Amino acid sequence: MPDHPHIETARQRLLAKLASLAPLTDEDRQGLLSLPLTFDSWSAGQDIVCQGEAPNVCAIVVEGFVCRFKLSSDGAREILAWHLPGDTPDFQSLYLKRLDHGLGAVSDAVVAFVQHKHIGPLLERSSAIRTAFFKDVLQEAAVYREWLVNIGHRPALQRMAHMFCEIATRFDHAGFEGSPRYPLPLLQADLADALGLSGVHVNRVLQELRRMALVAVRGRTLEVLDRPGLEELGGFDPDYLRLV
Amino acid sequence: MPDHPHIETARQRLLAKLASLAPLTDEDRQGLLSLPLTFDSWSAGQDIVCQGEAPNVCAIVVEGFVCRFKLSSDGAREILAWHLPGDTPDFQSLYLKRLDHGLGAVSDAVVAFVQHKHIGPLLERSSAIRTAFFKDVLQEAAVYREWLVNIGHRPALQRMAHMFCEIATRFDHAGFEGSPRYPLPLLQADLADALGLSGVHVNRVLQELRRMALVAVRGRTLEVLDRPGLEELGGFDPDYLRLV
DNA sequence: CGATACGTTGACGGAAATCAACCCCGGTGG
DNA sequence: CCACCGGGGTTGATTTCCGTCAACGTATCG
Repeated sequence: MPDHPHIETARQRLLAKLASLAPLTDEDRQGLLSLPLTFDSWSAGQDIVCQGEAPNVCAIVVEGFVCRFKLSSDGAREILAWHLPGDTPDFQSLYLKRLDHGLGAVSDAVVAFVQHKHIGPLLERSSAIRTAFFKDVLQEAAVYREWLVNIGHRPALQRMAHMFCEIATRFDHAGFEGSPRYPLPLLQADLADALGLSGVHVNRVLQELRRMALVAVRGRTLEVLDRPGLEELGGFDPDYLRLV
Repeated sequence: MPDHPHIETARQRLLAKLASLAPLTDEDRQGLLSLPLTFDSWSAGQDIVCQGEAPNVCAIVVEGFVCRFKLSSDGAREILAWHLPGDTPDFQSLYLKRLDHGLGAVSDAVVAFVQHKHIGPLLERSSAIRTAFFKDVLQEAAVYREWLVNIGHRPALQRMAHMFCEIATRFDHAGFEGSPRYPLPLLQADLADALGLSGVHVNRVLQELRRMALVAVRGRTLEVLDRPGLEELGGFDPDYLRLV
């Protein structure tokens, strides 16, 4: 089979992610670059990995918006995290017997997979890669903590402001610096599931944020009109995104 | 200085926790048992570790109820997790530059500490201990995910039912099997901070649960009168507590 | 052109926050 | 011994936020 068009992107993204978490040796890089990858494309709304499965691969988001979600007993979907291109949402699956959550494509998305059996040896050999994996998982836990504060304590307007700040900041870190316009290829219903609000209320809060001249969400983009104002409103402190 | 009265308890708890996560060799056990521990006692309401600190120790809960919390910008306290005796809430601090959260004594508590510098060499030598640490962190992340569902999606009555189920189940796993009465040495205000509710509302919901003959919370104990009913109401599925 | 999916708007109701008393009980000190 | 105090729990009245329901608008697509 011919190489997937995204294969170079995927390798570079994996390398960049891990290198940002721990200093890699040349041998580490070599090992990572030679990992066999498979690819899949998903259209918006599809499940990439299902809740309850016994995982045997790790995912790397190459293109598009991916979410981690959990289905509650009454069938509702709670979105637990966003995963942007370059994220590796799945290192934890190495040690999970079965998944308590799923990964879903929020927009059309391209995802690469590495089999667990190829990662194990790498981890045994390299303490830097072990450290990077550990930190990646810790970083995600820090985001969960902040979301708990956000959903547990803040009213809808501030809650949404905070979420937009997080998305903007994460894109900034990923190289979108300078631009106040970010991709936001998701439905109001997705936002609702992530914020613990109803779809109708998301709509109204979105209008209020617009009326306050803080953001403009239209089409598939988020335009931040007043970043300081938005951060102030959301009580946003970006520290939790740069913890490790 | 003479040995602390709890030193044996603390060592055994640490060993038991790690052994439950990965098979330890004799050498692993030896190394863990010879870790230098220090101890501190805290009275209810005190902060054990403060948000913003650069950590250099890991904590082991020996006696009492400990919580992980985060202070939001408006000064409110969101409780993110409970830590019962035997929990090791702090392995993650090994890799965090600074803490995004604090640890607080909810009841009077005894906590043991291990210095990071003593843990590093152990981790380098033993892959089982590395695995156990990793799994401990993953397990905690799974609890965050469930709390996000709980706070994001469930109304107050079900939310509190779910939390009581979690506490009961975790005590069961820790050896309280058979007893429907569990220690619950916390204030209604603590419950409120953990559930994202007001103190007043916690009080009313507590009465409703009692009226429904599901639980009786009095003094410092939680008596579960109807465990199946409580789990049904809370939509509780204990899987997330036994994921690794 | 209708069908469908998504967004928008208004009316209404209910869950939970807030505010403010008040109670209960254990501790403390005169 | 009793008075006082303070922390925590309880209760009621009121308000606010947000969910639900239902209708309608609008864009895209086959």
